[in-house]
Amino acid sequence: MHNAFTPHTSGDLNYLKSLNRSTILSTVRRSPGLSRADIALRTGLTKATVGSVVQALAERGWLREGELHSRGGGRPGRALYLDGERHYMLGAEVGVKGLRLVACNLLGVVLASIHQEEPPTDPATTAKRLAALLVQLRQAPDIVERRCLGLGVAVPGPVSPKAPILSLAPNLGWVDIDFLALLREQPDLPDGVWLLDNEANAAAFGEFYFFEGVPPESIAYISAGSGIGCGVVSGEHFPLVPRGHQGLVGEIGHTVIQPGGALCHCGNHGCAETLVSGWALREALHVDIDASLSNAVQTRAGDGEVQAVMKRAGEALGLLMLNLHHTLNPSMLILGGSLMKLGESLTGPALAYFGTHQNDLLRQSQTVPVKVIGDSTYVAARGAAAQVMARAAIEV
Amino acid sequence: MHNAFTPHTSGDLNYLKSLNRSTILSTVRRSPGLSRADIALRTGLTKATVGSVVQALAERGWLREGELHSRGGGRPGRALYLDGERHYMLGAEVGVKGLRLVACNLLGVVLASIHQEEPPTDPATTAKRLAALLVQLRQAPDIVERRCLGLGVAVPGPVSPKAPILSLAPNLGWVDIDFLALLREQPDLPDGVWLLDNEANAAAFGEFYFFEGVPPESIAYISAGSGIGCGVVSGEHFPLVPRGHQGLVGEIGHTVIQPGGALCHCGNHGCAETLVSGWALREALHVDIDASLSNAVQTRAGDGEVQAVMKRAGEALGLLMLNLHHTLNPSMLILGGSLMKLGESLTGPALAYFGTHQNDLLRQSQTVPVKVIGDSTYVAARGAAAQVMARAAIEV
DNA sequence: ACACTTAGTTAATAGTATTTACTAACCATC
DNA sequence: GATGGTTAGTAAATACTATTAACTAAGTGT
Repeated sequence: MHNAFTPHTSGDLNYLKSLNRSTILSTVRRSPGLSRADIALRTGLTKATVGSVVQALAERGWLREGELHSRGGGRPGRALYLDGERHYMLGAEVGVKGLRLVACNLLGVVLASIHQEEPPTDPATTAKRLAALLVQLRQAPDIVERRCLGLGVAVPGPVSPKAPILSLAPNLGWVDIDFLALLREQPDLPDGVWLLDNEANAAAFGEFYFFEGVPPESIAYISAGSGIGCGVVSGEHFPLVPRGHQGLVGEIGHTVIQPGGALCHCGNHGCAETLVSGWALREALHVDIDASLSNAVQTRAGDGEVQAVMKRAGEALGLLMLNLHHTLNPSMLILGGSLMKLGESLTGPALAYFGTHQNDLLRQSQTVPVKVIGDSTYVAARGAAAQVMARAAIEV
Repeated sequence: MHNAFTPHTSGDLNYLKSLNRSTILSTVRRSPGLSRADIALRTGLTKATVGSVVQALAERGWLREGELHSRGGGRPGRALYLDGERHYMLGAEVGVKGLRLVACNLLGVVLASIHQEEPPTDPATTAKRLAALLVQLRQAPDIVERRCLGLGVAVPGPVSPKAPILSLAPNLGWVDIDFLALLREQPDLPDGVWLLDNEANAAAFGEFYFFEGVPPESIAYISAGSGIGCGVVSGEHFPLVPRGHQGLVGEIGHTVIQPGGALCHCGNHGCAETLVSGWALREALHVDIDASLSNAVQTRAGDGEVQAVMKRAGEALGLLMLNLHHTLNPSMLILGGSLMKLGESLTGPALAYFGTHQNDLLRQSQTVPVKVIGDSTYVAARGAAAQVMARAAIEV
């Protein structure tokens, strides 16, 4: 199984143990600083169970004790935190424009990263390049003495839910690539969990798993770059990413939102990607394929044509957000991807459209919060690392 | 919890037992006639565990033994089936046009049903009507001596995922109704599990749970009636229905597929419901609100205007199916709801549009199968009953 | 009649979380 | 500064789970 977490269907005692261990771990992840007693209260487990599990997790370097609580009353509890010192996870993104790698700790803090701006060529060569960068990354001083939990790789296309295989990467021209197998042929690579996932799914998972602040119930992460995809995550203790029958969940770039509209490279007319995506904007703005889109937009900011194109693209994005709201209904939307570098000119119309249209159905005053990530360079790579952690946590 | 099945987050030994019991039950449901040894092989449980669980389930009237296998080799196994004789579940649909009730057994066979074509008025009166019909239904000869597992109610609008409350039923003018509470005030009602769910979700659950033939991996059930909604189900042993933050998952009738199109009652322009829904078709064809839509379409079948309207509506439905494919990616689509009575004139263009557009993305030869349910009178009610069974199975 | 094979049950075993009783530690008050 | 009250955490005994290993049951083929 390459999923971050696939619930077992039938259970032995081992499964029960691992379930409770993961539950306790995720409780601390989502609410750092709880005491054993707090955890027992929240999870419904007994103090005794929590105590023994916490002890085991502390010995293995997953949890550490912190300061004493001071709530008055009786004996103060001992705060518990994820231990950020003894492990790390590797995450990599094979992007259309280059490779991105991170190593991060259990708290989601990036300990080291590498960003190489050079488009992938063929799968085998790319695997070789990636392997070399991984070796380099693992030599960073703060990493060498830690234990590696595994490696997650994010790729720009749908991954089969049956096996960790990249079905299609339209912008790379790759079809049915077993990228992890290619990677495994390389020397000096880490042990542990190895996972492959779609870039938007990985990003969504990471943003959900390492969310700072009150954790949302579920999120949809819209990745707007060369193409446009979307990842969905929900689940308190075991965040699940729906993938669907062929791994096409969240391929919203190819939902038709303008019947009879422009021809998409997928063969249909009026796909969302014909309105809001890297290649659609380049075409509409006559920007060269290698030139920086955001530079072009900024230098021609006063240009009426540019403003019109951006408004149209932004509203298409807002419409996608609205349709997502009525289809997957996440409790939070996150916008990421390289297109977010275009800033207000894109997000302005998108948020305006979404804001003015979203609440007509239920007539509730509450709005779905939207978070925009300006620089999402390492978001997918870190998300892949997060998936490794989630998977490793059920084994420990 | 009003969900059919909410996985526990932390587990005691009771939970483990119930998990294995449900797993075994669902294995027999999906593959009737397996032996204990077959089940052990499929689930990974040991023969001893399967044996003891099967014994308990047989004593309680959930499983029954059947014929001996004849596979040659050693001692033949004893076929196991769900026991259709000792229990029943009640399911009811509060529809825009009337009330529908079923009682069915563990195999999904409808033992008795009542269909009352009279639109609901206010919630309290409707609850009273429904309660009376339930009493009547339970007096059917094949039902009185059985044990009732509970009651599921399907309603025409989103249900809050937090509590069993109908948030909004636009076609009834109901807002935030605790229908089960109103029902509970009535006399002579059954004990057991009580559930409330959206009509499309209930229908989807039932079609998945009681699927005849090789069970699909996941399905989306599109309910096209006065409005247009959709339910999604996946999960081998514990079918899950995603509901989302506000219960809006599958509200595809309000996805915008024609920007700047006709005004929808939700306030937006170009929602799918403005193209394909009962009220949109009535309006386009100048059919009276109470008259039969299918009669009108059939009598004017040669009419060019009618054909054009139906083609446009059908293609909008096909487009919705396509967008669903790229958003939720179910392994099977099921079309139901009262609009299916319009037959080929609607489904023809829909299937044609979906068929010619669906495979361009992955370029795989496999197509997503589509099943059309012509008469879906009791589909939602039976689905609500199925949810009761799924819920009761984890308690037994 | 016999060996062979597979199905299913039984009793002993290992492992899980819980229960119950305990110790630890802090606070307020006398 | 000792004492009682309160909450946190641990330890040992207990109840319950699924597994293991050995068994019986019931067919087929020679």
